[in-house]
Amino acid sequence: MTEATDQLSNVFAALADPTRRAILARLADGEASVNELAEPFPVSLQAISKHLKVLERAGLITRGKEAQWRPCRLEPSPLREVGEWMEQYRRFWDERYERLDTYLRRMKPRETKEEKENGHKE
Amino acid sequence: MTEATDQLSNVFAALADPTRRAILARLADGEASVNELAEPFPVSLQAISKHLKVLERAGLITRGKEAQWRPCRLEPSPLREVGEWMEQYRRFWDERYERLDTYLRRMKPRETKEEKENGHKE
DNA sequence: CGCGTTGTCAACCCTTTGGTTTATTACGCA
DNA sequence: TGCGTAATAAACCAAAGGGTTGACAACGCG
Repeated sequence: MTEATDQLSNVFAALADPTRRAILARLADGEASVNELAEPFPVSLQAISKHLKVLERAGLITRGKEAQWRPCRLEPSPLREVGEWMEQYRRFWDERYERLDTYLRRMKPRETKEEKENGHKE
Repeated sequence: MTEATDQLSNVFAALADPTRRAILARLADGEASVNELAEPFPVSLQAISKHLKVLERAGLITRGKEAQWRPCRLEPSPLREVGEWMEQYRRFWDERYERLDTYLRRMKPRETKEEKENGHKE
């Protein structure tokens, strides 16, 4: 990752760590404090704090303020972005969509490699 | 990423780069050689070769041998794994799923945690 | 006030990553 | 055979990642 300008890259990078994914799984059950989140892991609290910063920068969580606690909350919108990105490949991996895709190909054939050959779309 | 034992982490890490995602998008249109894949990007061929190695290690592509060409092909299964991981959060971001979920729960209710604990059986 | 709790900041370490340049392998073809 | 093309390998570099320890800020409570 060269720079932080690309939000989707930040989200994927944040998800590329089992500890952070476990934190998200915990937050799917509801808000939690940093200590609560850190409890299951064999690393320091500071390490978890860093993980939370990564998740926050990716927009996957937000943190509130309640006395000395910083309750963390799951934020859905980056996951929605990932889901939308995935849609573009759904025909490759979702069998239910494969049949639909075959049907669509027959009705409206796609451009061939030669016809396209420019403008890569992410 | 401390180690490579976690395949899902490898996949997310591989997706956390716009160049690699663009390569996948290109491969969604069909096989391509390394030079074809490298053409749109302002980096060296060697850099692209490294990106391809990352994608291959994540299982997102496979490479064949045809004379001196190494045609790359998109592989769907890691995307399926990502899709399955996403499912667990779908209720947070997919509005359509929320309605469907409500519907399915009503038609064919799943056992709740309490019902299991109470040994409730139909 | 002083103390324990919650959490972040800062400095440091080592590994990984993404890029470069140079060199090398493997193949088709004249 | 030798040349040009396709692609990888190797060595190197700067920056980012994930971890640690130690210090410090903010708050509730006795």
